[in-house]
Amino acid sequence: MNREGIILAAADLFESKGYSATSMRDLAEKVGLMPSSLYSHINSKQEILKEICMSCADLFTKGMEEILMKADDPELQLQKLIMLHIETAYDHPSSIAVFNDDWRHLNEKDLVYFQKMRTQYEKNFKEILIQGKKSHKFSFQNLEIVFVTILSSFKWAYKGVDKFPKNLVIDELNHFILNALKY
Amino acid sequence: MNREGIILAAADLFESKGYSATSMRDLAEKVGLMPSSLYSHINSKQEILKEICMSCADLFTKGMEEILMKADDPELQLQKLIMLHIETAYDHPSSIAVFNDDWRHLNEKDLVYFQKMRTQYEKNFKEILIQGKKSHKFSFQNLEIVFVTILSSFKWAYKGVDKFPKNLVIDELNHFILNALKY
DNA sequence: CCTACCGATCGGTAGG
DNA sequence: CCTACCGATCGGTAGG
Repeated sequence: MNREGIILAAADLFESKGYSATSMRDLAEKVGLMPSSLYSHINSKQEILKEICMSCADLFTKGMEEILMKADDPELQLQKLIMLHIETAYDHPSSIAVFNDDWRHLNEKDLVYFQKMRTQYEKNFKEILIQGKKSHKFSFQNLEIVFVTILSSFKWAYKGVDKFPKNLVIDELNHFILNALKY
Repeated sequence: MNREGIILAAADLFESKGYSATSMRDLAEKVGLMPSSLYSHINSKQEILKEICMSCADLFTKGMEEILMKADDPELQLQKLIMLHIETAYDHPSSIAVFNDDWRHLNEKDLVYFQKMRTQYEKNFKEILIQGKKSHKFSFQNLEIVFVTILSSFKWAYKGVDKFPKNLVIDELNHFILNALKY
């Protein structure tokens, strides 16, 4: 058993029981070690949570950077954002579940950094919506409401892994959201 | 301090720290009692969670029944569902937060009942989408995906209480979702 | 509603 | 990676 396997097993447990309700003894049992042996691989329960949340935050941050690098129009950029969210959820469903629901259990220092990354991501996302409105590609009244609605509508995606083909979800969401923003 | 006040205080704490990370000592401090005194009003921590989750489930179930009683067309029914979700979130934001995120910590028996209610609610919701598609009011490919996307898009609403006027949210969501389903 | 207390479980350490 | 163990905290009870 290695560090990577322990963190993946932890993400599985955190997804199904939540961070706080998962004990290090649960995790030890799942990976076939004595509880104390976990600490040869990781320093604390907190550290596992941090690693899961930060690796997801990185994926979104890097995905956003790639999207912003090309000078596409806002419609194509939004399509790429939808793809980013669905593909990330399908590639790492348990980690995304933890990233969605358990980030608030990060310790104070990590929480500040996490929220800084998220704020930057959201700023970039909203800017795309603003550009789409300016160029009359998107229509909406309140930017903040439309933004949180779109983000919220992605959050179930990790649950779809065993139910819906990835491309079907991407197609349906592309149709749904681009239509929602149409004039 | 009465039972009702204790449950509302618990909902507040569960919203901000989660059910598992909230201790009965946290709750006692918040309502100004010794921890053991809570048990004059409630029987267990589980019971509080059950009361919060079930009262929300009731609100949605009863709201759905009222909507189905009138023979409106699917478009108006969907508008009323949007209103039901936003108004319920605005009337009981903490309870809805717990209902959204902590229902999985219900004990086994309550969980079965809870999921039965939810399944029935979802069946009714999906039937409205199906009728809308049949009568060519709504357009979509995959019912399940569009359904979970719409439901998911409501889940942030309780966070909007101190940010957006209720009617603004309802209007924006009506526009967004009805547009998303247009031909 | 309080004082006093219980057994169970928690995250984590010492030492090999 | 294990055995043995720690202090802290958990939900909850007894008795008044």
